[in-house]
Amino acid sequence: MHSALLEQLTPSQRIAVSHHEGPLLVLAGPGSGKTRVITYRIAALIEAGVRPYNICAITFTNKAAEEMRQRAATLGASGGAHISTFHSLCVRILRRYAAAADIHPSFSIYDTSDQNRCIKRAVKDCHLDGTNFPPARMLNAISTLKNKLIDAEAFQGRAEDFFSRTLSQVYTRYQQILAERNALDFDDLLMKTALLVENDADVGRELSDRFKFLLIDEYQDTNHAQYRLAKALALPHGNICATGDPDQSIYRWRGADIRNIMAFEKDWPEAVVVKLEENFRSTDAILKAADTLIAKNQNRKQKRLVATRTDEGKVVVESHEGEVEEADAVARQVEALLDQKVRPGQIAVFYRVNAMSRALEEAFVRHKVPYQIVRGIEFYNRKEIRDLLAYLKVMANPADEVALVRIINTPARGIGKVTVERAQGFATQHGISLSQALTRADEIATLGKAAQLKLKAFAHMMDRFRSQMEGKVAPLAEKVFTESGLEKSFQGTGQEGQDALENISELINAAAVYDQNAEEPSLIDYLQQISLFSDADAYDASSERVALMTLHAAKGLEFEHVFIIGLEDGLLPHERGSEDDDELEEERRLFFVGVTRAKTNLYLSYAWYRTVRGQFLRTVASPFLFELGPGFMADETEPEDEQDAFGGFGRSQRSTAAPAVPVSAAREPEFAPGQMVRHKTFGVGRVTKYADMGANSVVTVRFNSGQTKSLLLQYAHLSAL
DNA sequence: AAAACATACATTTTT
DNA sequence: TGTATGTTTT
Repeated sequence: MHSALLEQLTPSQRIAVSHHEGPLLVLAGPGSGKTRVITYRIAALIEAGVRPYNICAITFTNKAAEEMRQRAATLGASGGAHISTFHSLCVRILRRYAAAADIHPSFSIYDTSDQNRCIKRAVKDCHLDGTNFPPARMLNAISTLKNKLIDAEAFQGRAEDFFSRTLSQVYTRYQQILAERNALDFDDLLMKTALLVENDADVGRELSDRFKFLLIDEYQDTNHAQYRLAKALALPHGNICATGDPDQSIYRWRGADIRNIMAFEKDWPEAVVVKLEENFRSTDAILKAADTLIAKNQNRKQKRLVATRTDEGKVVVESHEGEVEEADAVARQVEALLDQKVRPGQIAVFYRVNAMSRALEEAFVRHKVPYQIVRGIEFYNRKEIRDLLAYLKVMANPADEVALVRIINTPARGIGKVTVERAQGFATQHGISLSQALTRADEIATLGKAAQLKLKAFAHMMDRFRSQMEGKVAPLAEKVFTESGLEKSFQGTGQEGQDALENISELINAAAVYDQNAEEPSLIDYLQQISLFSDADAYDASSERVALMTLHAAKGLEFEHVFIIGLEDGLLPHERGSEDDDELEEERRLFFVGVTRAKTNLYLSYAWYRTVRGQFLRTVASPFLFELGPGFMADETEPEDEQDAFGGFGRSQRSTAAPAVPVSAAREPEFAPGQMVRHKTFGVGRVTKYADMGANSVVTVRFNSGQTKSLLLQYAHLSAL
């Protein structure tokens, strides 16, 4: 490593960069220059004589991978090193070793909605009632099993109680369905790869030889399957470098196991551990608040955040009447910043749920502030995009029945539900795929001549497309769009059709970019890559627009000015993520991640009322606001004249809540519809109905949690707000 | 078979 | 609130 480069580093960073052989754990706080350390490490390894070909760096998003490739290139460490996400790495391995993994390399990758169709089918095939065995829950359970590398076969052996045995049946059938369709879901990618590397000695050795140096970023968010895969790959040589921050683990809900990073030193006893506690990103005010906040987590390793910046910054908390006012205030503040010559690309707004972007978007349009909503997968969920992609998917993988059923009558070509079902019946009967059944449509005795002809015509069209699928993707997509009749179906349908056409041309443009960048563009590779696209991948740092994104998508980014909106109890922390302490701590970490993205100023806000799913609800300020340290919530009062006992902020705090008015003592029914009440377990809610029946009065309350309950007044112990 | 309509439903974060 | 499915009409 050039000494000039090394001199830019702190002593700890230098240790992390120059430690070459053997396990290394980098515990890096936010803003500690972790990314720089990783890229320098790659450069240092190459300079020490390691072939780039033998280096494998794993990042959390494709975007991060792309960025790391570029950064490494500027250090002269260009080309050769494999830099990608876990999922992309798995796709590559599975395609390369498809035979050993017992799959076909053209496999489709099924997303959540594809999975849903398959699990529903599986539940049905097992003659189970969808209400007792909700597809979503089954899918969730299967996902958990896959994360633990328990495949359907293994689970069959250990399913003992009734639920497990049923689940086992569904799991087995679900896997059959996927196999018939030559499809893998996200969890399969990890599980199959991990099991392959662990159990197939030849493949394991080959891959360990290939990837002699393993670097894994965001290790705190690895799940068990990723952990096992990484371990299996690194076991022969022990050259594993993991970097991460337990305080930034925010994916527990999808299987991330914080213990992976906590126990790294046990897994690799000879590991060198480097802590990066200095923060080069944020002003002291922001760091103090972040530090105070995260200290409230019980289950954590003590770590300090040491500020190196000495200039002024601020953390402000504001409250607003409703979400419209809140969004407006954000837009106005942004305008003020832009007037001070802050560049829009240096500003970001974070929120807990995607639905909150709407009010912001409207405000930004009103104020004519340039913005980007960082939401990548939404684009791929649009109907027209899914339709066109389904054509391409069927071409790449004719067994993909989910895609096939989607397009067989899109645009309408007179092939109805019954016809499809009969064709499916024929396929099952003859043990062939639906695609194959279509080419033999004239043999389907249950169908009339007209239906047979329509199916044949469709099959012919797909065959024709398939014969042209080699080479570049963009021209192919364009051709299919026109010749399938999709294009025509959108013409003359007004604004909606116009939007659809625009989206399609955006897709084709993106495909052209793929064609240009890929070494060897192919339809299969293209489809597999876009399946792994994430929200965060859509962030365009060079676009000079204010970035609007969820807190999850904000991971790994930094901005001079950060706004976090909707700091309300039930939203942040989210009610579905604060049932137990572990979940609440994760919500706190999520907030921590958001706070520590800010370099100079941090603007936090909440609204007194918020419309959630069409319901106008009274809110309660987030408890997290009180955990930032004293001073932030001092002189907050509700902006509007509020005559009830809900005046000051201090009193809305749970622990010091205003004394409740016992309901039983009230002579007059004081629970007219519209009244806000508090329930001991359900929290704050609004009365929607009141049936006055003396002692047996029933009050119906729609709680902020979204659930509506009818409660017997005398037992409910409601207090008026 | 397809469109129009109605009703139930769930409702975070995402690879 | 919106989606996603089911029902009725054309």
